[in-house]
Amino acid sequence: MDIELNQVAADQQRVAIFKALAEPNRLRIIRVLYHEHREMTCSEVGAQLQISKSTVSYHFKALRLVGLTNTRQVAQTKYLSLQLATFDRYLPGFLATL
Amino acid sequence: MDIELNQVAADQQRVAIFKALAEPNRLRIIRVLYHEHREMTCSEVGAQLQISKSTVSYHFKALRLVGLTNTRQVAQTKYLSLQLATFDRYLPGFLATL
DNA sequence: CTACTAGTTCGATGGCTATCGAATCAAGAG
DNA sequence: CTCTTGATTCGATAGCCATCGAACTAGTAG
Repeated sequence: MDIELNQVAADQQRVAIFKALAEPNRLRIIRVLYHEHREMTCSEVGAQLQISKSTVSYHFKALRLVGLTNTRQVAQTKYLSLQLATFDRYLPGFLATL
Repeated sequence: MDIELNQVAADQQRVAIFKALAEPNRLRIIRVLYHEHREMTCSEVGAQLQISKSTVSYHFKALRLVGLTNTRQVAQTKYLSLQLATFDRYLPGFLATL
């Protein structure tokens, strides 16, 4: 197991996570999920942030791909929630600053 | 003092910080500054990361503008170091994960 | 079956940004 | 003064990305 290769891989993950959080709407989604600590659907987020549902779907995918959120599907509705393990690993203490 | 306006301002700062960190070369600069906990010059960084000095200067400026680093000038040489207060405020615990 | 609801995907577009070399500047060295 | 060194700025370029509407899928209600 090469330590330097792990370093590179971890860095790629860090960069991906920072990119995901470097967008106002995604950051607002994270805050709502954290503060109201509940799940949200695409429709709810779209209504609250005043952006189209296709854009919301795009942001949901971006957050999920880097492991910051996970999705629970009930019928045709998908509920988004925070993946706390990822925050603990890469950004410990960050959520509490929101 | 309007709480919501503070929220918006803090979010803009957060997004700016995440953008600054969402770039592989800048992240490497941060790690070197942290792990070897010393100051570095543009020339040193350019030699170590194999990028042109104009690009290094560009990254230094990006990091400084969002308050992640500060600069100490000695003659015509500028030394970069971490602004730990900013990390503590917006990303407590992050540096220790590097 | 039809209509509605929740999401995804696609194509296009406008804007941002990382990168470089060249030009410039300031400060010492000789 | 001239040359070198460390750094900034500028202009250009290429690539990425947030946004939207439209088209599509799938599940549910009437």
